[in-house]
Amino acid sequence: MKKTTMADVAREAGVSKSTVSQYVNGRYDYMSEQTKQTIERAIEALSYRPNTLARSLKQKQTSTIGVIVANLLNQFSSEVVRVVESVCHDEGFHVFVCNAEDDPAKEKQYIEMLLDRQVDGLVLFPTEANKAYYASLLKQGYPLVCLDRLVDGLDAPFVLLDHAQASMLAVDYLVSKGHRDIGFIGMPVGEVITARIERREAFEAAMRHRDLRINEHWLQNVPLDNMHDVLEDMFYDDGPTALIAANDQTLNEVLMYAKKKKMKLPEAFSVVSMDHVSYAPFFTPSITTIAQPATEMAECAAHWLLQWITSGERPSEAVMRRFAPKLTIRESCKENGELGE
Amino acid sequence: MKKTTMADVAREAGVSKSTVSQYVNGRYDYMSEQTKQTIERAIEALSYRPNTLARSLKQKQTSTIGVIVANLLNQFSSEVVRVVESVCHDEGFHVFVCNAEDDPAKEKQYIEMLLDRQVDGLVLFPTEANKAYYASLLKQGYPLVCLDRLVDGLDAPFVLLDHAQASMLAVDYLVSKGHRDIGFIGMPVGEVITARIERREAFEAAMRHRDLRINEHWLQNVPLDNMHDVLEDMFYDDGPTALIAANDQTLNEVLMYAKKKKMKLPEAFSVVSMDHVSYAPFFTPSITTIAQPATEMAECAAHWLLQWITSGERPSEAVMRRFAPKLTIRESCKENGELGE
DNA sequence: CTGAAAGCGCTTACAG
DNA sequence: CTGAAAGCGCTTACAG
Repeated sequence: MKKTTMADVAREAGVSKSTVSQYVNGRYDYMSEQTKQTIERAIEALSYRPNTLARSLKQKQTSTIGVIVANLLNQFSSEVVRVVESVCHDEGFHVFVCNAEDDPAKEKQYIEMLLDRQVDGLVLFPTEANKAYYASLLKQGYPLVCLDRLVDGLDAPFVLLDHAQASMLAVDYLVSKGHRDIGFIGMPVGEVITARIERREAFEAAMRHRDLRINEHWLQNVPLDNMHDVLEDMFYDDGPTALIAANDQTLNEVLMYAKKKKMKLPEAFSVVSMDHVSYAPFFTPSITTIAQPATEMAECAAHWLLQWITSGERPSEAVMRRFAPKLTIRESCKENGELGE
Repeated sequence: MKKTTMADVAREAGVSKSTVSQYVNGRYDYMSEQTKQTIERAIEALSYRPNTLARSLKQKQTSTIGVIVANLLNQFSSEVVRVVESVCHDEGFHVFVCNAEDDPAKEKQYIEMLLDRQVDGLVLFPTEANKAYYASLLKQGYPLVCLDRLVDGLDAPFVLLDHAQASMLAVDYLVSKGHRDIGFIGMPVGEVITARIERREAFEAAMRHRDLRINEHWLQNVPLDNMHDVLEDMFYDDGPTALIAANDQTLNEVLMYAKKKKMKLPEAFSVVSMDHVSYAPFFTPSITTIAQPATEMAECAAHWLLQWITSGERPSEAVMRRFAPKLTIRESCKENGELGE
């Protein structure tokens, strides 16, 4: 069954393709009522729908963007996909999703494939390894916005959490509850995943600022699979009185560990999560979180990109924006009894 | 900065476009080593990349599919996106994600937009409202596979959970623990969301089969926002001794309710969840779940679709496949003391 | 072994 | 107010 094309409509209506095209694109200004109606009827009769591909080829724009996230198993990534898609849909754009799985090579491959498909722009979780590539795209004026991670020296728009402030908030809060022996656990920093590095380094800075000793043993960035063992070590004899979990997946591992070891929280140790998790409010104990405003961040990224695409130039505000983390105090941190005074 | 095109490469290499095209598409058979090399060099020099759009227009296939999920806030939907994308990527396909938000009108609009973009096929969570539309696509031989929900009388490939068995498993398990007063709570069945209907009806059937009384009060399909109130009613005076939560979002509401009311589980009531949730193993109590094999189901759907597209005909096995739910017993159901003998 | 030509389904100046 | 023509960047018989 051949698809009906604009030529078919033209024939049916007894006008030229040009005229049909005008009609379809709402360029009515100089069209007789008569012509409009015959075309309208022909379109109906043949249930014609324009081929977007052909139009895109001619117009050199596809109303399509790509979003390449770090890891769809992550809450944050999947929220980004949801929100970016939603914003795009409202503006008549479609989105290709790509899951780079924290692999720079895969990410680069995705970008190339997307460019081959002539996507109008990209939102991505940048990796240090592809810095030069991003730079070359940017230099050509290609619309591109980065999420979650800073790449040093890259002149791209960045939508970021204020990771430093997030760590600071966590440490300060724990200190205020009388903790001094504070641990930090997260996923590997890979080839410079700045979000993770920033959180870690800010943790160290915050500890130093408070004159607290950093126990290297309690400061770990390891793969999910190893977390159990690392925690086992950490709590072998004393262990920290409070632990900061650097993201949602890490938190899961920490809670799993505590459950297995029958360590009751927050008595055994206090926990702060650096991402929101759905169960935070109704877990026992409910989990104190430092959430990033994922929805707003994704909206910001999407809007910057779409504005850039439609206006043809990079929005002046699209440089770097740091979003404030939000501390929600719940039950997972107890007052530390050893608090001397 | 104009993009370099195949014509540019041809000029640079001093051959015709046809020859470049042959080269790019690996039709080397009759090409001199000499020619290959000049073309190779020209491509390098100009860093040429083929425009997929133009190719697609000519070839009438885009290596692109669309996936339209019910609701990206749902664990199952987001897993489907992840897995379908992954399978497609391995086969050189790209995927447009669309979030229908349980809205048939929005879903239909998405389908039309995707077809306008000439996607080669679709995987979707069908809705009764669009049955006729699906049927017309199918009649034209358009590749389409349905996930999660059955649409009665539609001759499409369906990848489904055995919802009936899932409810059965839940009831039987609870009965084996001595429960007789069993409640069931889920989200609205909307305009015939068969997954939800099947789960509900199978619950009723299982209860009847066991000669248990169904308390209408304890059998509820309501929006998330109303669940708190409904639970309040349900447990106002007696209430069921066990409750089945029909999906992950529902479970969250149930656990939230229990927490707010300081009802300790499973003493206050037992809970079975009809979806896996990340925190099931380490919640207190850990949650007994009846999980659907989301990953395998999504893989099945993706493979059926891709096979259909690439072979040009609907795979013979692509009719209906019911996946078995998996019961994982944890701590959230207690032995019911009132067990008479 | 390689090239000229037609065509995929549109859009867009430009005539008239 | 409407149409003929060229062109977007490819591919694909078909010649030679």
